[in-house]
Amino acid sequence: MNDFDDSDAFESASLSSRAMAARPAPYMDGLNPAQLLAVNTLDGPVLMLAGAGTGKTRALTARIAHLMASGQARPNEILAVTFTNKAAREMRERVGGMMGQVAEGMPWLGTFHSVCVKLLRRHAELVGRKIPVNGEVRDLHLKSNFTILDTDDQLRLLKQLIIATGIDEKKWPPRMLAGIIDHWKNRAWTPDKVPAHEAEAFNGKGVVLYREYQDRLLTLNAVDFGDLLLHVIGIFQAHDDILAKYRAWFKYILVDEYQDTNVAQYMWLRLLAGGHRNICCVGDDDQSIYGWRGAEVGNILRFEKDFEGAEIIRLEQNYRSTPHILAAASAVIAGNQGRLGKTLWTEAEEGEKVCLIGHWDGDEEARWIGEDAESLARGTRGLDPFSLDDMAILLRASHQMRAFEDRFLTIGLPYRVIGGPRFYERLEIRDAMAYFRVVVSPDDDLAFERVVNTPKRGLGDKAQQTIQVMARTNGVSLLEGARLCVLSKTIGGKGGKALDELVKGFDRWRSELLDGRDHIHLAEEILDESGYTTFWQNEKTPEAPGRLENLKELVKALEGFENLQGFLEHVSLIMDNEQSQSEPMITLMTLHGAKGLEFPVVYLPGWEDGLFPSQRSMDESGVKGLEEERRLAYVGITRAEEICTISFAANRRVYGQWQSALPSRFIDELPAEHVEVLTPPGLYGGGFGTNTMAEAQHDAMSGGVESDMPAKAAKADVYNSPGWRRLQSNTARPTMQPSEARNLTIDANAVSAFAVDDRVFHTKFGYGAVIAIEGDKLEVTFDKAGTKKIVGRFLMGADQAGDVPF
DNA sequence: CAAGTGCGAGTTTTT
DNA sequence: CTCGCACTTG
Repeated sequence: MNDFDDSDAFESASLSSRAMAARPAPYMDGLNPAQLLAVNTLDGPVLMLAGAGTGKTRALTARIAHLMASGQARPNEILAVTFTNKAAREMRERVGGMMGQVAEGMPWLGTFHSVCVKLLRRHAELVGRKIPVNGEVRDLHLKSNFTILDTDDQLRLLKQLIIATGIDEKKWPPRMLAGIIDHWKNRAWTPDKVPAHEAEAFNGKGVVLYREYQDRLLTLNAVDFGDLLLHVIGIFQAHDDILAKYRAWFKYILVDEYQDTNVAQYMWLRLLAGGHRNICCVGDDDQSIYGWRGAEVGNILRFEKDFEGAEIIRLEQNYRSTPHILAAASAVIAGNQGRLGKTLWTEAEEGEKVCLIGHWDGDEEARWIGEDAESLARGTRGLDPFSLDDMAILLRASHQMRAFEDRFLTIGLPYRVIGGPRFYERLEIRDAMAYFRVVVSPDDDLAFERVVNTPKRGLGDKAQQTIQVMARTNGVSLLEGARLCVLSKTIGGKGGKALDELVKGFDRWRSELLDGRDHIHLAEEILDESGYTTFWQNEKTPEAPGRLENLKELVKALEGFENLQGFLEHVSLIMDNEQSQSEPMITLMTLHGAKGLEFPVVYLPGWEDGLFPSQRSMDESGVKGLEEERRLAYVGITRAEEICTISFAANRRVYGQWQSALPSRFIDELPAEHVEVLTPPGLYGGGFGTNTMAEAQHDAMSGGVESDMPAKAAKADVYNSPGWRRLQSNTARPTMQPSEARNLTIDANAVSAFAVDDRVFHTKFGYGAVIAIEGDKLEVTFDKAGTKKIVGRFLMGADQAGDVPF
């Protein structure tokens, strides 16, 4: 290790910091007392408990500014880690805004992973193992130009290993193994540290495969995401001198979203902060929603014990939401045990209460939200118009998006989906990148494997196996193996010719790369000459044009980089891309994706037990799972600045089957005085008969409808809960616009309204005619679905149904 | 080797 | 229902 990032700006930085220190610091302007304390408490461990919307980024950036301006640390002596690139970018920008160019040199501000890559590139040689290869034992080490595998490569690699082990890969899919290994790496367990009771995972072969996988990565000079942390921790633990140097170098450590750290990240931080203990962690235990990914809420709950004498600073003044919204969020999160506890307050004006509305089914819910958003955009309800950009629909699961997309497409409401398949994860992008990878690193077997027969070159399994064998017996890369196959005519005919051309192509591109040819033209050349562009041009599927577009964008993205290597490095770490926006659009995304964002108008649909809270979370993690779901609810509500609308549907199509559901238990936890109930009487029973909505639903929805929902116990729970009773007695207010009311599905009085021969409509069975009435049940002959017995409440008049523009 | 059929599974997601 | 995968057939 020679130098750390040298800071050319050091002299001027120190001068200007002295100049700044003399003046009242502008970055302190407008900070509240708690924030000021967080900014001024520079030394020793600090835990900043920052509730949602309490200006934590502001405090964090001011703290960085202060560290530099007061001369406590140079920009390159501050280690600041975040979880996402977006957060890192934002912090960098904001510090820059406060400090001017002085902040430029903050080389150690980044995600855990990007910081680790930097460290690992410096010390890669220290990662090594003696591995038996072809009978001889080789002492292999990671080289500093290692590649970072993406999930795809990882899975293909694991699959090969699983098959080689002779395990049935159907029963034991690579995905599962990847999950297990990931889980272990999250806990900083190397193969020898996996505890015995877990080692037997994956059909007893878990650890064995883990070790093989690690060895294979080493021979490929590659690492996966988990390794970035794992290897750095290993280096720190094995080399006191190196650790000591970094401890001395990073004078101050800042960590954002501390509640999301996993064990490995936690260990990493403890190692680095172990000397001076100048560590400031910012987080909110109530917003810990990544437990399923290895995050340990325990890290934040334990902070005081881990760092004795830690100063705990609570940021509780909320600058984002109205009191009603805040109260609703606080009431919900209060249901969780073992919180560190915070009391959010605000000076904001009261504003609108949180809206709560129930719907007949998911389509109806989407319809209502679409119309409500449109009316808010027009400026009805006596409010100023909101831009669609200011509105978001936050969902528990991405499959919920479909209903909204369908609906918005029909009514022409512009929307944007955040968090779908990302640009760099798309098939065509990965293929193109694989070509680049082979050109940059001819040893990248995984990349070669990916493109050898893409586009189709007549090189199927058999040919590829031949190449594999050739490569292995000669101890060379696949590319070289392929060359040997061509030269020795082991692969002949059409395939051989194609392979010959491919190998020659790679040679040509590589020599151009080494000649320093302009990388943008080189990239275009690679895509054209390899036939990849032509392949998509000839493809007649509807998505082909879009894929070509994406390839063009990929080439365009290269402009921002010096060379292909730099680009590949960037992409392996930064998988996001910001799409430029044109017209105002409403945003659709998952609750997870919404963390850290805020919107004036927020819709929270799908609050049904089983969906949210998710049944699976509760089944798999019990109370812990439920609490994490509750935090998700908290995150959702606190995204809203002015208007927050929660909704649920009585029926939803799940895997093509209709299922009924109960309102989410979280709805019962909402405080009545801060909630406006828009649900019309009738949707959920007009009172407490023995025949609850859910039961009736089961009767009505005949035809093998199975419910996922918790059975009787949960049902009784909900219906006896105070919250539920309150909702029932709280009659709908008549403030709804006629246009909104029209969309409220069923009419409470519908039951008595029908007579024999009436035309009726049912969401599942369609139109039909009433042929008999027995008590509350009607016999209906449907035009398409035959004769069924249906509880009258679940039918609407055919004329009424036709009234709905659909 | 490529196109077609059948089967099973199906949260949340960043790096 | 709908997608992706694996296996079968030309």
